[in-house]
Amino acid sequence: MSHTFAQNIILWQRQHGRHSLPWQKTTDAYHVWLSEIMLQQTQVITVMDYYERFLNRFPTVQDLARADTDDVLALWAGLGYYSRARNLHHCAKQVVSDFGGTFPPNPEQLITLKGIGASTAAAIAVFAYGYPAAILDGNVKRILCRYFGIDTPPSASTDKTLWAQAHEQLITAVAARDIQFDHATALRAYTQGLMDLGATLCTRSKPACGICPLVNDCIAYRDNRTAELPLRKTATAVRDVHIDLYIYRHHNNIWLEKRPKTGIWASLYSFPEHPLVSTDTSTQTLNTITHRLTHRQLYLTPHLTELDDVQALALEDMESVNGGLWLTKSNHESIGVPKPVATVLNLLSE
DNA sequence: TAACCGTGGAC
DNA sequence: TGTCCAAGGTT
Repeated sequence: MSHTFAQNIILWQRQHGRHSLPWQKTTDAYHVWLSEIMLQQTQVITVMDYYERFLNRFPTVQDLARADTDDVLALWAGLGYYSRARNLHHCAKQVVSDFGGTFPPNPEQLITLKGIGASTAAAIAVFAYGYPAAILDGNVKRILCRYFGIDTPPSASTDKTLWAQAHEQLITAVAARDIQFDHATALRAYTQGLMDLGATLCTRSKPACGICPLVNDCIAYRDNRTAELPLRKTATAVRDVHIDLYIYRHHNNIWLEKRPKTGIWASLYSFPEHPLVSTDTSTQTLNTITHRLTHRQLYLTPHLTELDDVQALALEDMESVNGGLWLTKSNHESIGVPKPVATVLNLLSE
C-alpha cells in the first residue's frame, strides 16, 4: 500500500533530511525561537555564525531582555531586516514579564509575541514543545503548489488555500506516527522534513524530482510544470536613491548618527547625510558605492573631511544631543552599522 | 491589500 | 548582468 504525503515526508526526512544544524541539537524554546527569527527570509549558511554569537553573548532570554537595544542591534548588524532585532528584544522582554521567562507552548499564545507570525509560531511549537501545528514558509508553499498543482498567483486567497492544505496534511502527519516513534518525534520529522525537502530537493530551479519521495503523486511533475510552479510574484519596482554621506574624522574617530526608528536601517548608526561642518577646504569626495535592497537601488557618495580639534569639539557640542557619537576603538561593539557603512569604515581604516 | 524592510547566493 | 528569492512579519 502506498504512503500518504506525510508518511513520505517523515520516512524521507529520517533517512535524507538534515539532522546536524546547530538549532536541532536542542528543544530549548529560547534557542529554537532565536533560530526561527534569524532564519526568516535568510538562508541557513548565513545564520550559523550569528546564531552562535548571539547565544554566546545572551545565553538566556533573561540576558537578552535586560540588554541594551543598541547592543542587540550591533550583534545583528549585517544580518538584515533589522526590525527583527528590535522585535526580538521586545519579545524577550514580553516573555520575561508576561510569561515568567518561559515561552508559551502553543501557537495561539506564541503569535501574540512581537515578531512571531503564524508560521514561526507553529515552528516553535513543534520543535520546542512537540505541539502539533502547521508551518507555511517558502519551502512548504513551493512543495504544496507543485504537489497539488496550485497555479493561482501569490495572493491572500492563494495563501488561504495553502494554509488549508498545510493544516490538512498535518492531520495525517499526526496520524502517521509509527510504532518506533512517539507522537512528537513524528511531528518534528514531518515539519523538519518539509523544510529539508524544499531546501534540498524541491528547489526553485532544477528540482531533483528523480529522487523525490513525492514524485509519484506530484501534479506539477505529472504535467511537466515544475519549472512553472509556483507562479512568480510580480516584481516590485526598484527605485534609485542617491545619498551623500558626510564622513567627519578626528584622530581616527568617525562621527556617526543614530538613524530614525522607522525606514531603512532603522535605529542603526550611519554617517550624516547632510553637511554638519562648514569646510571650504579639505573635503575629499570618494567613489560612489552601489547597494541593492529589496526595493531600492542605493547610490552612496561619501565625502571625507578631516577635522581639527576645534571643529571636532564644535561638532560634538552641536550634534551629540541628536544621538550622534564618535566611533572609537573601544565602543564599536555596541555600534551597529549597516553593511555598506561597514564597508566604508573598513575602507577608511586601510 | 500592498508596500516596506537587508543581504547574499544561485543561475 | 539582472533577476529571483530565502525557515516572513508588520503596518
